[in-house]
Amino acid sequence: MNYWLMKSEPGVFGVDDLAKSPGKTAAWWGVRNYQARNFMRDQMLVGDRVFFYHSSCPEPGIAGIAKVSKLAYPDETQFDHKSEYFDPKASRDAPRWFNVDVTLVRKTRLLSLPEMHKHAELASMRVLQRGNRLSITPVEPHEAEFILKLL
DNA sequence: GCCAACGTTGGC
DNA sequence: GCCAACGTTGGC
Repeated sequence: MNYWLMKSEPGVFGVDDLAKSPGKTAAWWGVRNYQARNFMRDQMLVGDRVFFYHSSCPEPGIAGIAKVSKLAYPDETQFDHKSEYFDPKASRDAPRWFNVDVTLVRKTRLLSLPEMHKHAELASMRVLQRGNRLSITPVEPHEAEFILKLL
């Protein structure tokens, strides 16, 4: 089982939105970065644990735990002319963007970004590196276990 | 609103 | 294939 950190803007889709989704499950659509796509398409397995991270908001940090509940499949929004995520270079025969489904395990207290920075055990996490922008990053097992103890 | 970081685009 | 310009992310 792998651990991941996935960023979302709570103003767009936060942990509360996942909690309200049917079956507490939603597609992680809208990823338009190849590295993040490849993690979903090539490495994520059903049962993988996900730290749900709130970004671009007043209090960035981890706000919940989710799990991968469906293997990657084509992101519907790439085919939707009306979507801001529409991609004219993508087709049904040759989809370019993929998403997994995630299911909420539980909401947690907010483990804020400043708090994460205080723990040396988490210092190597990609999300804590200066200039980091990648919206999906792997989390090392020892980091994940440490985070789980804090939540 | 600022700005660092870095991915993408497009001219050559 | 190089690289400058541009756009986006995201913390502060």
